[in-house]
Amino acid sequence: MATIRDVAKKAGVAISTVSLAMNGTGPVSAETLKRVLEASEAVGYKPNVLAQSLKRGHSKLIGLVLGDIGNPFFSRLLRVVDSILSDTDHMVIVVETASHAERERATLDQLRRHRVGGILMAPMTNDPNFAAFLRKLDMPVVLIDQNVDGANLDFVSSDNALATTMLTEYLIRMGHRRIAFIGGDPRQWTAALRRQGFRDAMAASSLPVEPAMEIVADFSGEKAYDQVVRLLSLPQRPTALVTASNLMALGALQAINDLGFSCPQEISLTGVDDVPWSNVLKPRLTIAAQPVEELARVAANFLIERMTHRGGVSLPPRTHIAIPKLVIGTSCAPPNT
Amino acid sequence: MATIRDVAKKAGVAISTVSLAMNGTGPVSAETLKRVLEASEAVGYKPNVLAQSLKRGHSKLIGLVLGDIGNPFFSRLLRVVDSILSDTDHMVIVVETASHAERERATLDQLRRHRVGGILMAPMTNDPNFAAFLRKLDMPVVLIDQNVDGANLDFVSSDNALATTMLTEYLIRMGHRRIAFIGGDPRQWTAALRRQGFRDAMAASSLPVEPAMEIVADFSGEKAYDQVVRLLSLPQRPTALVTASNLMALGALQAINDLGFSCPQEISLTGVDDVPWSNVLKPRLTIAAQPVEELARVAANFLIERMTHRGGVSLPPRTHIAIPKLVIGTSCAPPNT
DNA sequence: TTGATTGATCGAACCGTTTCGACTACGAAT
DNA sequence: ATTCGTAGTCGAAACGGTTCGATCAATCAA
Repeated sequence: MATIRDVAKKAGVAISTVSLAMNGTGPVSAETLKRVLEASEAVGYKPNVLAQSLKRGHSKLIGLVLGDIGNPFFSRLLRVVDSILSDTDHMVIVVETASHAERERATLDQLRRHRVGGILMAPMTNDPNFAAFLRKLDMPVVLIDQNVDGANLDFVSSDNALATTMLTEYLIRMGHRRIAFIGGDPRQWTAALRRQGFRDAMAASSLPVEPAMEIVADFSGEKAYDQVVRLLSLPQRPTALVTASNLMALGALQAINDLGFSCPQEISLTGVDDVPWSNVLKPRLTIAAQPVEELARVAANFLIERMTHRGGVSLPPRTHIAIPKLVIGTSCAPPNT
Repeated sequence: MATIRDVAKKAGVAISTVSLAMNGTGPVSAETLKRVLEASEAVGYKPNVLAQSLKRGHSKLIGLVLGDIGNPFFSRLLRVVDSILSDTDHMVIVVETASHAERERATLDQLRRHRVGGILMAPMTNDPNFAAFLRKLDMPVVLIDQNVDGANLDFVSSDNALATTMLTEYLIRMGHRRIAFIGGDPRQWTAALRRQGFRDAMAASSLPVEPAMEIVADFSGEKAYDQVVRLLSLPQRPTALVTASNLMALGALQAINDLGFSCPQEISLTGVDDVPWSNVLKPRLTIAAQPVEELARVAANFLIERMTHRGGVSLPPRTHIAIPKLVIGTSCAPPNT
């Protein structure tokens, strides 16, 4: 691999001059510039990013820490982030923490050792210890989707409470009264808010929320499937379901199908977050879609600002909350009583 | 950020001794080891990976170059690769080339500047120039899914011809004779093989393949949708469809639905490659599933071997072809004539 | 007693850049 | 004529590690 020394020797100038010439920093005569460029071309010089980064103090890599890459929400996020950051010559290191809390800290430590320029993270844990850990990290970090109380970092998300409120109100307007909610672990930021949004909507219409109708699963599909099977076997089963994620909605739909119920005739189903190719699903799900592109864009830009502005780490944290969009499908119908 | 110097000073030993102690390379007395470890802990020392990599000549990062992160095939691949490589302390840089041929070269160049330890790639292009480019790269590279003729690199894929042959034979056994094939650009390795597998199966049963029944789209869903709409509007429309990818199958299904046909009663549908949550799709697709986990695992291990063995770059290239699995769904039925 | 071996430690060179301060020439200002 | 500013170039010092060879004391064989 040709180094800057080879170029310097070939061009008959000092190493520093090559650096000045190639980066356009510092004055270089047209003559030397030409010679350097030719020499560089001749020896096939490619700057060693490692050396550049070492000198600079940090690399032009950014870490993207996600819980579940299989979730289309996150893979779409990755795509947009990757595309935006490539414009500023950054590359993205992706790590899946598989919802393991301890892996999150280890991952962040590892990224720090790598001296990444910044971190984009959808945290899974939300406890004070982790918040302290994040604060001590002392590098540009932007949180997406899930916040960490007390971390005091940039945060980008959609209005999670509004999402379930929209769905619940939609079902109520349609005539449903026995509505069940299948949510995630309420210790998670978004899970708690989505449950709250459901409760608020029910309360606003003076509808009771029986404990049996408010179920804790996780954002994956499997657990939701089991819970919905249980739910639909109750003597007093709900007429409509609000699920807290896309994968849960799919799990619920499968449970409905497998038990021989029909959706939407017997059970109405709604969910948060888009499902790819939802249009080939039958029925098409009625969902509160998060504007993933917007979230990714804003988050990436927050991060870029923090990385480029000197002292950007200590800028006051900003928050961006996007508004979800109700997408009406064919998975809801008035209750048939 | 504490450096090795800080540790050395705190422990009262030489820099080199700290290095020896921390890495377990070279003999260190129990006494010094203890002092170094304590000092390291006290100052909060985290080795600078950039410096280590610079010295070593390459980083412990590997590049994963994919055409389309949104495709579940690739996101599953990413997940497995990420998990396997993290065991050897590697991290993964993900780049989406969005099927842009020129972006592939640029991306590879960029990864080379970053001195990544190796590259895992699902190439989109397959031409002699690109093969030459890959050969000149002179670093550990493993190709997944799509091969590049003449590149002479490790290659991991499933038997693409067998996949469509299985599907076509299945349809033929069911009684279908007018079977259409919707494939990708045959300049792509897998697309060509999948078409070949279809042709072979048809020929083996002495069934004719009319040009109108063999359609070129791309692996995305949109184009397949358009083409299927056209196909089903023909006076002599096919009774069964073999699509060459998961996204295409979904696009085809949507087209069938939108035109008011019923699947499988009027049109049978099959596809290559799994669709996540295919079990909630109605009908459930009959597909030839690629063993993604196996592909990812083998590819990652090929790469690890090449990276760890010294001179691994010049090892003779290996090939691993996995066998796809026919997964029967409810999207096929005998033709109703 | 001497020479060889070994364990523990150290200093210095090196990886490939960037960048700071110094130096030279040369035209402009005084 | 002398000073000043500046364009152009250079050498050397970083950045933060690893590693090679040297040093030195202690152990051991002859």
